[in-house]
Amino acid sequence: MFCSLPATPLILSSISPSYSLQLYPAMSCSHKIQSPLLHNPSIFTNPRRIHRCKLQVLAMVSVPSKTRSVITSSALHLDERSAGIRAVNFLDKLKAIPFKDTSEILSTMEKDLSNWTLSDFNGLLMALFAANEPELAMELFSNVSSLSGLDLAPNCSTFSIIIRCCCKRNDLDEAQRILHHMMGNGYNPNVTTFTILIHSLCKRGKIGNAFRVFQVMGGIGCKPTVHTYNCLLKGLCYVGKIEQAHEMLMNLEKKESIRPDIYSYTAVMDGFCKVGRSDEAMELLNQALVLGLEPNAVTFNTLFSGYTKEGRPQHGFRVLKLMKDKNCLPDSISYSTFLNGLLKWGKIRAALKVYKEMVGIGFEVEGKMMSSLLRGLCMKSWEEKDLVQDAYQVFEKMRERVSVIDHTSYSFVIRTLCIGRRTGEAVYHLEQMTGMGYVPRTITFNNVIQALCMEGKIGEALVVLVSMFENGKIPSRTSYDMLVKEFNQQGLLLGACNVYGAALKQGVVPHRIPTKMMAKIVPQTVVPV
DNA sequence: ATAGGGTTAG
Repeated sequence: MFCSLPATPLILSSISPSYSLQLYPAMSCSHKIQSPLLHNPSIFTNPRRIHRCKLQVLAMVSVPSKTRSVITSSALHLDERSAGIRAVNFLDKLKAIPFKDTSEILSTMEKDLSNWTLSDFNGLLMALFAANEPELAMELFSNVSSLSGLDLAPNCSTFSIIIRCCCKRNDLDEAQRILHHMMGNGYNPNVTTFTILIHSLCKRGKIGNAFRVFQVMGGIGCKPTVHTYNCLLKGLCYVGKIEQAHEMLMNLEKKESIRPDIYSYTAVMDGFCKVGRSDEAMELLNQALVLGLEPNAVTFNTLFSGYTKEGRPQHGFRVLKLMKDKNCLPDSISYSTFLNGLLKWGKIRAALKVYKEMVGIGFEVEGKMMSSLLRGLCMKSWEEKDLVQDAYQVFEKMRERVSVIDHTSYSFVIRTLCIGRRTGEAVYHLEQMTGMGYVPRTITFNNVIQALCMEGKIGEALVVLVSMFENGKIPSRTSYDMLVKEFNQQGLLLGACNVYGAALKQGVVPHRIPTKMMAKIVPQTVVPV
């Protein structure tokens, strides 16, 4: 296969004709893949040959069913083009034959492939590429001529697909070699072919190489399209050459032949955003708008993430408004990027606002963000009581969504419920927690005991204390203190003594001592926990 | 109409 070629620099003349002879023996006479069968029918009697074919068939047949379903779906996706479906049928047919039956396999392949058009063949290659099987595609490409009576000349598309396969395998040198092979053998590569290669080079940060290919392209009079430039713009941004990218974009604006599109602008905007220059990105967006380009969700999403990176996620509200003004519907990425940014920087109230909007529209909020929002709301609710209700609603939403709530979320919401004096719900969720096999931390039990005591519900508080034992937790000094204090305040000296005694039995000496005092109706002091 | 370009979180 191709791997037999030595690495060659990017110079056209370095490809000698002898290389191509070795590389594509079937194509060396004419530019066609010709079947050796036509000249030498006896080839299938050669055991080594048969073995090789068999291996290849095995490789093809062993395409896992998952991959094959990808082939099917990508085939269906391509407007139900017959080529992809044919490819799948072909693979299915091969799979139905027992491996031992070599001649049957070979004749099936031959029969089936013999009436394939080049379009079918390219479709199969493309399907294999889409199914993440670049090796298989390349194997098929280099061997199909010897397996069947095919008489198909590969064309520019065929080679383009093969180049993409090389790129997918991370073998860019090979991809460049194939490009040179094309140029040296009359398969004129076109813009698409070049763009594929330039794209792959840029994506890997090989910007210098990309520009060299770009020059080769110009050298043979092949005019770049906006696609080509967009790849280069992305590549420049990727390696941090934002100024150069910006300059290139501005120069494109002056060109007659090329109209930069919204992708061009998005690419450079993203470049600015990635290095903390979101305002300049915003400026570019305005420029694009003036030019009459229609920004899409991706264009705006890059700004959401840019402002997040810079630590000013609230600017997202402007972006969101602009989006709506320009009739661009925010997608789930817009919202989750924005929400994520606000949460990351602790802008809880803003996050709540965005969360509510998302829920209102019907967007799913990811579990991680729900927990993060809940946590933020709970912590803030300890100072700003109006958030208790919101925190609890988020929690309820989480319970609707997933069956298993994490330990931390329970702890946070229980504390918040205690602070909001919703002791009934606090006790309920504490029970839920233990029922699920979680062991709440001592502080969580104490939160509930304290809240119950504050409401004078001494009996229930005692039940919680007992449940600590049931869950294998040793109550802390604070746990006992709160109860002794409340018994004292309610004038229940006996109860106070009982708790005190129980504490001593556990080896804990409470600060509070059972004291005879006047019963108090409304408790006013709070024991810090 | 066989082949080519874009975004996010941990």
